[in-house]
Amino acid sequence: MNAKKISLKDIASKAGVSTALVSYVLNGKEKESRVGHEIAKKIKEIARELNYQPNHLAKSLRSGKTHTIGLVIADISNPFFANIARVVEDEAKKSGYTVIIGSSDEKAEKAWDLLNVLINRQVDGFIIVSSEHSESHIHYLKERNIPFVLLDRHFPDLQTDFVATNNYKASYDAGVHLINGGYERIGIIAYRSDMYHMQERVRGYQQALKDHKFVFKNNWLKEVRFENIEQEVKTAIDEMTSTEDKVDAIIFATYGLAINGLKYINELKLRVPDDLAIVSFGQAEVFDLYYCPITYLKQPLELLGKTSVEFLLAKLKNPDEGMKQILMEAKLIARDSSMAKTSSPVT
Amino acid sequence: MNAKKISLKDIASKAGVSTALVSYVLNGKEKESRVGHEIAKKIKEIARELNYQPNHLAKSLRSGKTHTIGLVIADISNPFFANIARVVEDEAKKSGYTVIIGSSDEKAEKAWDLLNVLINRQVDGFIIVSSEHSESHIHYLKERNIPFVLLDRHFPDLQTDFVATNNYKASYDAGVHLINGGYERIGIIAYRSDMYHMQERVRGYQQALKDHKFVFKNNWLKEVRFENIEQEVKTAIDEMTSTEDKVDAIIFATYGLAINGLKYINELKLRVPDDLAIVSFGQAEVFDLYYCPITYLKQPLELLGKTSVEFLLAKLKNPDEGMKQILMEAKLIARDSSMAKTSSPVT
DNA sequence: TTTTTTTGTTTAATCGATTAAACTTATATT
DNA sequence: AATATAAGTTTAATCGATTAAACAAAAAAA
Repeated sequence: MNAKKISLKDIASKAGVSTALVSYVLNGKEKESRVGHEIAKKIKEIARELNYQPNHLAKSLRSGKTHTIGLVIADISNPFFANIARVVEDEAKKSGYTVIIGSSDEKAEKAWDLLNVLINRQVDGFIIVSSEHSESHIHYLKERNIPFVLLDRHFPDLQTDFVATNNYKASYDAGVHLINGGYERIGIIAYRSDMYHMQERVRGYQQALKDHKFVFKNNWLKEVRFENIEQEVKTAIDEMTSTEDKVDAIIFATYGLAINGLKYINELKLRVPDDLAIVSFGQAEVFDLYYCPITYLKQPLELLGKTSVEFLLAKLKNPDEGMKQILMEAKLIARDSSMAKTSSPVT
Repeated sequence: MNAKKISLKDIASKAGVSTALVSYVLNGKEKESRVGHEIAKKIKEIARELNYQPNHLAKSLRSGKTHTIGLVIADISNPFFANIARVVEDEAKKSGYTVIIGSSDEKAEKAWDLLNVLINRQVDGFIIVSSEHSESHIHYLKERNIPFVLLDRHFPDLQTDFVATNNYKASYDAGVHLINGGYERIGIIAYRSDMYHMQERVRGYQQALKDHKFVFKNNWLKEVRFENIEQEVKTAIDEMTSTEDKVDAIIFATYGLAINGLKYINELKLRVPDDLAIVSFGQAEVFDLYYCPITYLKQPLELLGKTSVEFLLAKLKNPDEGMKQILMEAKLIARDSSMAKTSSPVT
């Protein structure tokens, strides 16, 4: 009944040879180790017959390689990360790697715990979506010589491999797109964060205004705290839409901000895009299905995920591999939520 | 620079004792093994000093326990599964377990591959969202005595632990809700599948009609193939809305079906709920943000996930634990998409 | 025929942690 | 003083696979 695990030893004794031979044969080293032709065949047969499955733990203990990579993200229940995770999983599997995913909730402390759990589990390397204040983690990994690739976010002052989006450019494009559509009082809602990717999103937006001779008003930039997103997004929108400078367009710097913002905009019965035009980072079904489909900045998820795996595996194969950094372009997908004002010139 | 791994042996030699003592002390067995008080203290100190982290592989190889569980789902990029995964991850972590997630894409073959990869990685047990035609997997796990719990879906003819939703009841509720709202020609779009959970969703709907003396028309039940969902949902809706029996309400049996359906309904410029009322299984931001918020059957995600982990861990602790099966209730969240017809009695 | 080379196979150490059993001392009992 | 018990520590086997090194037997070269 209880078909227990088959080990090399079982095969060896059944074939009447030592475990060494079995190991050689089953690892395709019969040539180098000149195993007898007959006996090799027999071993293979028995292995198949008993449905032998090698014990990864033993293999890993010996080799020091687990063929496992740790993927640290903010939250697997966020569609952006869920999609990335899926790509990473598939890509890793192609090379025989298994992925262990952990959610940090954007908290450095959780991320640190995760990192340590996974290090103890002997993952071969990491793909990390960093959270704020986690520079020390990076230093630690470097010191310990643990291979890793930063994904989606990076620290400009740290020398690391990374695969990310050109957020400055994306945000700049969003700004220009709205300006070209005739919008004149464009605001942005971002997270209050020191993270570079967030700063870049704000900077791109501001540069777009500046390049088009728009005077940026402080009231147009709202930075909300992740921990209190729902309330603060509401306040932000209230403030942006109530003064005499009230905005006619908002850029949401993340998917989560957009969801909260749109809900509140619905509550306020503001019409998109007539009362308020919208452009958002992220991508999800909800942007398609909103009554007025939402213009968004589509990040190359697939490519981001694939490339990060590729970089990491290259590094695992050859630890002396040079540093690799890539910024990819997001694509602005124009929809009705940022439709050009009819009274304005369109480009 | 390259701070290499600290092992028991390193501590032992630094303390001038054997590894046995170190192991005893670090596992809190100094009492049973009557380790000297002095030496115990010294060992602990050195361990802390060197920041000793035990090697999980070695531990696992010896103990046969990896403290890892495999979570097999259809697709991590589907929000339903992503949310479940998050709950499972958090719950498992509380007990020191790590989760490895794999996506099967509803394909038995992929699920089988996954299962085997994870078995080779020596996971202690599985939480599985089954796909069609995977009964044999269940038999295999039982034969091999590998602990597992089925989540969200189960096979009524197989004796297994499971944690799932009462789909019959949920669907019945949806039907009754629409009937009470005055809808008279209610259709359902489901997957063409032998899976019990899907059958139950159809059955509940049909029973609701029957109990209210509605005559069920074949044209009101559409079963589409997962592989060709986009096209077939369109066809289904076309057929349901074009004949003389055309439906005035549709129940979508899954989130994915609803997304595709709503997109097409938008294309057709059908108004919800005036032209077509909607109730859907699943839950996601998009249901809130649709111009007419969608009535949905809210499954107790949190509880499903938690309970499945609980069941599995109980079984891991005590393999002779009796079989556990739970059906949980989904809750119908009524929104505008199924608003009662004004000309009809409301309940 | 003797020596060398080739071919085929086994032995044993290793990865790192655990733990039953063996082994010393020291202390208690008779 | 002789013996039993307790206290403290080490030895060595084990988990399963890998692989360098040792070994034995057969074939080739001298």
